Amino acid sequence: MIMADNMKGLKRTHYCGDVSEIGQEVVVGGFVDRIRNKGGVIFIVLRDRTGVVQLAFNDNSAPEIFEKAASCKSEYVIMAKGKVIERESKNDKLKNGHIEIFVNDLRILSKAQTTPFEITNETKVNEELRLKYRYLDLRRAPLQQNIITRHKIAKIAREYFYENGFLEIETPMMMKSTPEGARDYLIPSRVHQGKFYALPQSPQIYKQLLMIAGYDRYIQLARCFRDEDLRADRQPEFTQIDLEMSFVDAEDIQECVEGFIQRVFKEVMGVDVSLPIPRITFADSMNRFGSDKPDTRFGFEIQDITDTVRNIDFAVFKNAIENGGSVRAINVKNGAGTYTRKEIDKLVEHAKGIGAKSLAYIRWAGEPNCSFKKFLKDGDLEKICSAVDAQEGDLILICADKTKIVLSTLGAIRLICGKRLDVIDENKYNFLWITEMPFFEYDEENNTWVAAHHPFTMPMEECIEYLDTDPANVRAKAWDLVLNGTELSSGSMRITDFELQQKMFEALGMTDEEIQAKFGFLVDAYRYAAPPHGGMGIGLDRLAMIMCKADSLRDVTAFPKVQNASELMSECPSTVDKSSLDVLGISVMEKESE
RNA sequence: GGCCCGGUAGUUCAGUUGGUUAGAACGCUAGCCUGUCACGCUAGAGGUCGUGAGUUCGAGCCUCAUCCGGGUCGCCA
Repeated sequence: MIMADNMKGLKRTHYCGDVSEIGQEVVVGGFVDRIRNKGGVIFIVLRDRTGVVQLAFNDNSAPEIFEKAASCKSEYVIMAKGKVIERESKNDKLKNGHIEIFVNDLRILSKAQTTPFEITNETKVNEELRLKYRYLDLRRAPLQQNIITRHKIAKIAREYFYENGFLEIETPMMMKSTPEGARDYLIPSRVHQGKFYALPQSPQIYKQLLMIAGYDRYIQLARCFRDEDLRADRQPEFTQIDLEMSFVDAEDIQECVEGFIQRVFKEVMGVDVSLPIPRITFADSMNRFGSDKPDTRFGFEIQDITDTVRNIDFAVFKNAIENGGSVRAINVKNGAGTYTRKEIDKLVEHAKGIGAKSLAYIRWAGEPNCSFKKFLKDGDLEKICSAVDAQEGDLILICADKTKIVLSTLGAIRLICGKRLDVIDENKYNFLWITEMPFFEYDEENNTWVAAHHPFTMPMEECIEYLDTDPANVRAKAWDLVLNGTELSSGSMRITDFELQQKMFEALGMTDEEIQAKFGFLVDAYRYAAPPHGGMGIGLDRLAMIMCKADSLRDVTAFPKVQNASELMSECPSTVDKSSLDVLGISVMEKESE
């Protein structure tokens, strides 16, 4: 076994991607990306995070250097010193394809086993394997570019908010558990057996306390933790660009965040975002798109045809209307009218999965073909078609049910059709503010109204009178920022009035004891006066995902978790020694078998 | 917890109606090659067909269970 070389006497002068000047003496270091050994001449492609550069060896090389070059294998870490020369034959596909380094000193610093998969830009390798060897996957240039882009976003966020008077303040990672909302990750402790800290779902409470404390403008790139099931756009730990501002109203905060959005898109992607970002109310968003995070890059908006079909003797429509529901439709254009029966059945199946009983449809290819034709009288079909502005080639999908179900169904179907018909322009960045979010949500399981946001969210002034009488109609000074169908950011104004806060807690059915136990310190804090304040949390991971055109947060997170919230590389979470549990006073129940 | 998709050399995949020795490409190993650039040529090694049961004379293929991964619904104040 021959010991590896050391780098004594060599000091790196250039990153691979930065080598350009012919005649220069340079020292580079990196990973062996590829070797092309022609027998009498050897080329090694060396890679670092900036790119690649070609090293050349031939019969002018010292024999021991040539030998060493011949012994290099993929992914070895090497350093090379040499002179930048012009290539005999150029490669126009590469940025520095016209030059190479003729090496006069070569060090093999670290040898690599054969990797379980090839480190290439394009990869079809199973993600499970890549995640197990995440440190190898992270060597791939596309992933490195994503991580670098994420860094740029974070850097610009800090610069922008610092320039606008924000102070970066760290809030605790160990905090009081707040059982509302998402499930907490709990932290036991040796000195407090039977008691638990929680990891923050967000620094919400602390940032409000910072406003009470007079810090006026706060920002933090805050790690947040939620013990909920994962999705492509949901990780159990994630990062928010978390901010809070004093002496502002909703529009001031939105304007401030718009400035950041415009800057980050310009500087990272060269994309111009025109301001102000359009605003629509939550109610409008639901009615038009069946979603609180609509993708507005394409049409197919939902249209209410309840009045048009009111007199049609079709039980499905009639029942829905009589039960206080509605009949709504989307007109899927771009040739969807030629969908086969099978394709439509698939959509119907999907609709059923969402909760709708079925979908009615009019497929207009040649003659309009209507799934409920036998219930129609002369002129009915024309009326419906004209109500949704249908033409030949269109597919009209109709849902009749409780309005909530109708909207969510058509919203989901609209998205599927948009994707399937390929009508979404991938280079469009459609931002949208969703305003006037509902204050309460009805909990069907427990038959109670619960806070849709945290209970410190300010209701809209004109809605305060309905707090007790008509919870469904109370709207909040809360808003979301949506980009291309992804919720990027969420914000609200906070209640600073002690009396109003009490009223809110009452409306949520909380007793004084509960309030005191859960939020006593925060409620008390507001007794000592607070400037009007509000803030937002911008999902850094999701922003990075969209800006990298990635399909999953895993592609913009260095060490992500998989669907069951475990990490395949380190295999965490893991069991711990009994002694570690004993010191915490914890015993683990045997998993019940059924 | 529900539904859908996937698991065959190191990797990506193929594998006919259930039938002889499970194939290809890339990678890997060895050899050759003085201008390659996805280098080329020759030879070679490499398989618990995710795991376990079952059906069968015979299972990569059929059945059941189970594990792992992905998507999604529920959930995510």
